[in-house]
Amino acid sequence: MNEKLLKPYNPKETEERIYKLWEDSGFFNPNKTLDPKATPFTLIMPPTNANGSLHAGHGLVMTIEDIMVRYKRMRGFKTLWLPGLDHAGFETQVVYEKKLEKEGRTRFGMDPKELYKEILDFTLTNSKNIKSQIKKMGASCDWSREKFTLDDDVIKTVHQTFKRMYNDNLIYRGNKIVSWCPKHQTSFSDLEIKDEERIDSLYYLKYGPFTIATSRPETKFGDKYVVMHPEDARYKNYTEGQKIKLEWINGPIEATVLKDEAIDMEFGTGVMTITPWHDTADFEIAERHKIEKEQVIDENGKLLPIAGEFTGEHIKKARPLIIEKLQKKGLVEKIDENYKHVVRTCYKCGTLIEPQIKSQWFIKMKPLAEKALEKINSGEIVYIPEHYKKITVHWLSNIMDWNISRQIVWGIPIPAKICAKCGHGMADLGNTIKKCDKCSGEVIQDKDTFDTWFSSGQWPFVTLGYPDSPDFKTFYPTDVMETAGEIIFFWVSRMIMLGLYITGKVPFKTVYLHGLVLDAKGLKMSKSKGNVIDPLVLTEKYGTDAFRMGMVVGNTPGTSLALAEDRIRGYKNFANKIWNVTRFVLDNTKDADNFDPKNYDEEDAKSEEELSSLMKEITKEMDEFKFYIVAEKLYHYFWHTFADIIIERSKKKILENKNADSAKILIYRHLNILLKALHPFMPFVTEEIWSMMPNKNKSLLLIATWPNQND
RNA sequence: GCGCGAUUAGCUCAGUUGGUUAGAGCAUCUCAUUUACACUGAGAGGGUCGCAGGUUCGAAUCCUGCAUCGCGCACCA
Repeated sequence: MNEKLLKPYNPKETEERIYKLWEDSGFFNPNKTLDPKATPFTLIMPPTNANGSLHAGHGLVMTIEDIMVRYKRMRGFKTLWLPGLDHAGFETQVVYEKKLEKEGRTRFGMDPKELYKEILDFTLTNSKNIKSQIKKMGASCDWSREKFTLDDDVIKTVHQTFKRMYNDNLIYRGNKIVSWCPKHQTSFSDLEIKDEERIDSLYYLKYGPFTIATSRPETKFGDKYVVMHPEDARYKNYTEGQKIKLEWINGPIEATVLKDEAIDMEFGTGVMTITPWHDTADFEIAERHKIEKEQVIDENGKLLPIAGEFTGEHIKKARPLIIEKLQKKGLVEKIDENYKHVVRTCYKCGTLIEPQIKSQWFIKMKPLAEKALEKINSGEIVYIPEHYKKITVHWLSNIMDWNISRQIVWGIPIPAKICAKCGHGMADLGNTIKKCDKCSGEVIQDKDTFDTWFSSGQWPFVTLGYPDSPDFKTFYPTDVMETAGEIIFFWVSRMIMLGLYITGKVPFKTVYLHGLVLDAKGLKMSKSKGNVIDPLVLTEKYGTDAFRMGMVVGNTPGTSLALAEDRIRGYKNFANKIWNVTRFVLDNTKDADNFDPKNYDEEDAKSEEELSSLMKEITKEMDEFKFYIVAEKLYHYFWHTFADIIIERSKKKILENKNADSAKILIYRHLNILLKALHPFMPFVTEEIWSMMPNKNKSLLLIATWPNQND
């Protein structure tokens, strides 16, 4: 017997060696498959952000996906799990900006090329680290096909997609109101915004004969239009277009009356003035009435010359000064200091979003969403858990155009020229456009980069080498997309739309969404709370197999998981239990090879049958993605039936030499089958034990056949 | 406001199409100690399944309403 078995199982000594064994075997690559004609199974790994190290959420991803992949490989599929890394545009830039801040530097004023190079170096350094961490998790992915979102071929395909959508009129350059973060100096899509409830003051101001209510007096300098509902009886004497002279913040102005149905007669006085440059609703009213729009606040959150004496003042400081002035002029009727409302903030830094009118690239989402809805509603894409389908359908049915321009350097450059004269935008892949095709004006290169989700939204077909690669033909559409429920809109839904648009096929057949990993108390992990759990600390302490079991047992899809160290400790004991059982079994079955299971005594025959029906049961559950229950059943059966009952029973038979052969072959076969079944969950300890088994065929457990039938 | 979840043992959660006495892990308590394994074994306690109705021979499960918590979306100045 192997001497290692005499000591407790030692993951540290085992894991690296085993991983190397697998990697060197070449079986992570589906090209080396036992049956080249086997049905493919494809899973694309969500590209890991290359701006830090693995967190607990990644631990969950690697665990669940590796379980799927190992299972399919053992079932004989030509299995591809394609790993990738994400430059993660804005996310990474934010991380890097914080690093700069610590060094007393800032991105503003830096040479963009220099900044880009620095972030690239930073990312490449992190990539190495992250890759080795993914390997520590036991991920059996095909490293030979690894992709990075800034690889040349990825950029090329993304550029072609841009051009194609531009030609198809699905991408346009528009002067529209966008969400602008004054701290990060970039615009966002509607998804990068976080709503936050706040209590502020609501100011009731005298505006000529009217009283208007506002929570943002600092925007009101340019308000020259006063709007009311056309059916509001209180204001029936005022007519559309009527001019009214009145005294305002910085002196007398002439206001114009507008009537618009967007006005809520119930709110405040039923009258408001509009600031089209800095408010979405006001912008729409202005568009409808075709009136001019004027910028009041600049990109840094400071007031422009329209504010007169307040010019250059930051809006935060200006507000009380403006109110003070208005009070002196007798224009403040009252202040409600308990006004509860929702403001929009930057999801990263919490800074108040300042809506601004900007010229940006937008994707028309409606036509794309309609096609996606068709496929989702017809069941071509299955959602696990199912309720995510409803959420997706709801979002797709109310979709807004997607702003894909970002004013940051870290990303894929937008291949486009902008006319300096008329602002017209043109897609330009080969850098060939020299003059505006509308007004013949001078053109300049667009300096913006793509929203990172525009490129990762193309991930399934980009990674497989669309359109000509053999891989694309073999492995697309992929089978499963496994990712966090959090990014269902950001990523999953956009992949469906872009995948359908470019390839005409759904990018994946099943969407499996996992929940958040929370700390032991069920709180969201965050650096500020100091409750972040590093998965690598846990694997170091308890072994990767134990960590993986802790991640998967009882963790139903879509539900968040409270990660308690106790759980993982329990599975460390389990790994050792398997180890010790092996010691007993191998010690007692040296001469049992020739016994025929047909000659079992009655109770052993029953046990054999019980195990085989358990295998049928869990095979079905594996196919239904119910890993949480399979892991638990295997744990329970191994420990409390195999070890506690069957082995205890066998001791007596072997010792007293009564039906000893029956007992020996039963425990040997049990161990054999259970090692295979446990392999997807606990790959290291099972592979290590497998190598000690006196099997005739000494191939790796990695490619052993799943024991679903009579094995 | 609209939508989506959740509510089951002290804690974290399972519970498949309605069907015996509602399960697991951890925690707690009692007992065991020459053995594969103390990283152990045997056993125990602990739940009016959020509340109120309804459907049914039968409901944790299906329907309606309510409450609490969480999330998403849209918004009113």
